[in-house]
Amino acid sequence: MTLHPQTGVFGDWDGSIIAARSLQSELAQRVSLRDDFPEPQVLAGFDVGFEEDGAVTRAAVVLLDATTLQPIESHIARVATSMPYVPGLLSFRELPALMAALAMLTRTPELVFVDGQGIAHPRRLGIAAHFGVATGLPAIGVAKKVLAGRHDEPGPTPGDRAALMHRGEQIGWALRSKLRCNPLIVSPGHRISLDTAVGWVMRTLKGYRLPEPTRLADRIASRRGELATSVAAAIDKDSLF
DNA sequence: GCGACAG
DNA sequence: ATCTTGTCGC
Repeated sequence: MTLHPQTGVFGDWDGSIIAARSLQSELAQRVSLRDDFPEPQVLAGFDVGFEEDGAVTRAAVVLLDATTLQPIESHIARVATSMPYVPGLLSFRELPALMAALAMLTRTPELVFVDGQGIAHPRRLGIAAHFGVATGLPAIGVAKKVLAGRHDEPGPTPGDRAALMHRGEQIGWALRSKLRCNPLIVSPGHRISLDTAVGWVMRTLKGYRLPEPTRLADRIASRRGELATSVAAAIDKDSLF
């Protein structure tokens, strides 16, 4: 079994869930929950999907203006899938594609949103936290379901939230982002605090359940990439959004 | 032991 | 995640 030292991703996984879990615990120690990033100029949203019956992992990334939330550019990366889906080990399966998508950007975002958990994970290393540690970028995890922990039902009004608790500590927030919609599970990925993370999700909502970074990445990802990819798609973005 | 289990 | 139309409720 080989391991990529910088990202903590297995080059070829030997199927050892035990080894993967202990590696997560080690990487989790590098996660910072301190707010230490400048006022963002550009944000990025990432989403992962699969093609060819799971043989190909597809990552979509959208770069957007932090003030207007308008998309600037988008890309889709495809890599061969190297691991099966195992609850709790999601990042090892999806990280390679996320890294490939990040490499396609023409500029680096100051804050990234990833579809999935940040520290709201059994060992505090959901995909947003793993991605944050692997890239060093400030990251927020926005998931549609709970993986670890429990929470009370948040109030019905957008903005209402309830703490997500696990083993005596708060690991995230169940946030009502839209009326009559199930709450989002928001947790810090890296270099951001619990409160600042929800604050950014609130600040990037545009009337939909998902915040713009994640919502736009979801959109181009579900188009199966027929239209999008590379800079050409970014220039032609009016036909996409 | 039983149930839960991001995407 | 993915296969997929209509349909119920705001």
